Amino acid sequence: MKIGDGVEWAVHLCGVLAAAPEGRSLPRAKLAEFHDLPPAYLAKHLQALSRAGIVTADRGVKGGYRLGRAPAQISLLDIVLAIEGVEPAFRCTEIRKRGPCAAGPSACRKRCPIARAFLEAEAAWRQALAGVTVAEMNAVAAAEAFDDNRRRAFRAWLTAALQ
Amino acid sequence: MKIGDGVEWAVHLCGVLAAAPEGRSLPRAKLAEFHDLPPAYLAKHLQALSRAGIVTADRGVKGGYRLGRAPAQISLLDIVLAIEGVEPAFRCTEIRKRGPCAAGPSACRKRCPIARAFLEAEAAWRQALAGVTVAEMNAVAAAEAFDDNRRRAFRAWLTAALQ
DNA sequence: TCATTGCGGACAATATATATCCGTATTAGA
DNA sequence: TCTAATACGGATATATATTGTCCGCAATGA
Ligand code: FES
Ligand code: FES
Repeated sequence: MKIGDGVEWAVHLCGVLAAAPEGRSLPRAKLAEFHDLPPAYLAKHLQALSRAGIVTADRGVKGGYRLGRAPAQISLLDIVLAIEGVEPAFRCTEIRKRGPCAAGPSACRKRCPIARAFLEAEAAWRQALAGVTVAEMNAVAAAEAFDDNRRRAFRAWLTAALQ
Repeated sequence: MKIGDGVEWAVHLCGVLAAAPEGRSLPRAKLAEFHDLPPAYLAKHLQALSRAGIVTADRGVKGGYRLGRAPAQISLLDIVLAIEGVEPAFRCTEIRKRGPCAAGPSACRKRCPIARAFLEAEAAWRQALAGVTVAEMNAVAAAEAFDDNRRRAFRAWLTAALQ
């Protein structure tokens, strides 16, 4: 049970995009450079975010990516579902219906209690992630991990990346 | 982000073992037969349960597997951690430390807030699974999915499987 | 002594994740 | 109108993880 690296990439990059001026977009190459990521593969994840409406992609010269809505309206769950897909991690294969003591149709009128328990646990996981936004992550990071020097460095990079 | 089939297998089979008389063990072949699972591969998962102390393995003639402790003392979380491993699903690769605006040591004194949020969500997931036991699953299944016929069929199979 | 069973390592097959490349469409600006 | 920059989507390649089998060994009861 593992979560792909793309999720970590996407959340961090949404934080970067949230710091860009309203309406301005950052090209894929700049986003990849910021965290030293493979540009070609990053493109796949950005496309997934784009399909989910989390980012908006602008094509052509001066194109790139910008957030599709306010950072306070983008939760970590939104990003996870966009990158990893919406299917639950636990997949019931209905093994209760197989073997010498298989559950017949009448025994299967309700979903298997084991599957129910796992889906409930996953709902708790999703709820926790739904309660955290990109805006909050940026606020915490700004308070904990940015001194004046780093703040200056970041603004300089951002200005250059916007051309 | 997917959970392997072995978890579903293991939880269901712990339910079967919980129905066996105290101290009696069921061999791998019988357990595989019950849900029509590949015996050789199931053995791997049973070994993992054994290493975790969830089941006890008896070797030799009349050997097999039995629960290592009372069904009410075995949670779904115990089984998941035994089968899937104890590492969290979210793995932070510390990408904040890379690239042109990398976080230095002073900025990394606290764990990245994004990683914290994911680990907290995972803690909620684990807590939900820790609150459900094999005994409870069996009680619910007995009430919802076993009529007299199926109960009889199960006891017959169990008797035969115990030789 | 023998048949039965679990253990653990080696190995193979398959699926998924990671990564790259290229042709096409789109756009800003010269 | 032309050009360079950019995202898109499909095809492809590689790496890793999952799923699955097999076999020699140790343990056990009859
Ligand atoms: S049959 Fe799938 S979890 Fe019970
Ligand atoms: S650096 Fe890994 S989650 Fe932020």
